[in-house]
Amino acid sequence: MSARHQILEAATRQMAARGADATTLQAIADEVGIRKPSILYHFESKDALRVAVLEDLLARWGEVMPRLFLATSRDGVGRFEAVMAELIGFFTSDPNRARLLVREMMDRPDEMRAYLGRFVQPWLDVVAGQIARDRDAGSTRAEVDPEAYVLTVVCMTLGCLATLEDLGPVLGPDDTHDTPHTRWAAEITRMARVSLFKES
Amino acid sequence: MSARHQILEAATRQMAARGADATTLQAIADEVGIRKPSILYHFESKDALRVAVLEDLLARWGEVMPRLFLATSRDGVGRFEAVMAELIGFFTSDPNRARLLVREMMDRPDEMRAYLGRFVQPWLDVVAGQIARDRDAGSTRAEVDPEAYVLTVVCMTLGCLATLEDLGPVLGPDDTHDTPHTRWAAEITRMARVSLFKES
DNA sequence: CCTACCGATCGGTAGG
DNA sequence: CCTACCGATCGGTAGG
Repeated sequence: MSARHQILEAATRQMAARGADATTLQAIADEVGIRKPSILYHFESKDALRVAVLEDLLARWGEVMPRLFLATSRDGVGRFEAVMAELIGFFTSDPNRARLLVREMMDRPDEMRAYLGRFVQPWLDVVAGQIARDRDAGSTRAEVDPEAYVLTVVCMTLGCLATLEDLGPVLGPDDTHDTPHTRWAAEITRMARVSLFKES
Repeated sequence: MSARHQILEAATRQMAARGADATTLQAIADEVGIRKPSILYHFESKDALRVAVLEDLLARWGEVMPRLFLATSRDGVGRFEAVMAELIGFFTSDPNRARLLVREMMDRPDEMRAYLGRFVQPWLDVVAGQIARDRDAGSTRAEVDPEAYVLTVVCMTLGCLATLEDLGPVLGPDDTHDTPHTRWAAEITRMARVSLFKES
């Protein structure tokens, strides 16, 4: 594995865990097993490294989006379940992803707004547009605010996976689910589903 | 206003905005109009100041909880609306509150777990217990996982208000609501309500 | 990719 | 509540 890639991986983990500002080049160098200035041979500056980490994450999100579009061919409920599974799967496959995005949204809102405009806005428009059509056709609830709904669901997923990760033990014992993770996923999906569709 | 209080107020605002670790004593001193070492006359250390900020916030949450208990005297839907209004009101009355809590949950999960156990767990148990009774009595949905539901709703509220604050402009134009704030609040409340109660 | 080093800034202390 | 100052650590540079 290339040194550049090792640096990127270590930086991703540490920046997600402690935040980009609190992550030091020294700590990344220690993890990779090189000296601090060597990082700046691969990346122009610490900020350039942070941007690389962020764009790497958003690029993977860009890979997932096409799969979400494909799901458009199914019926309403099937499409919903596919999109939700994809959304939750993306963030549970690496818990650091949610934390990193939440941190960056709070630390650099202007920069993140620009990124979200490029990577998330198009997808948001498609999904919200579909919901609006379904709503006008009568298959989803009339009171739904499509844009606010989609953003709330994304935000709910992000927020829960970023913080409730370490908050799982607060939950009482549970027999039905294997991990706190699947228990959250089940409840989030249920809430999103029920609040979108009319009662069958 | 006492100097101590001025320091606490400035620290709260800055720690919520940039995070406790990224907030410097110098910046707080500048805002208050004193010299940096003078802060350490009022607070033993930077960490003691951070703890004071956090406990101040949680104490205010402790003031709100009794009002939530009082709401228990109403019927199901009335009680729900009262609790949701209180929850959202608490965090929208000062947007920094949500950001501060989310940051601390990510930065110091162990410490926050202890605080949540003291301040939020009792309230969680009461609300989840009431939902479980309502569910067994047939007035709320059978599929609801009371504990996961309550935590998800709190987390959804926190996450949305902490990050979507700066994300409001991503939403398209809207005629019904005055501010993006009320639009989020309306959609969050709707999702929480619909996913809890059976269809009337 | 390394050693050696820089100015800036951090939280905190001494002493008044 | 101040001035003066400390050791540690930060991101980054020079030069090889």
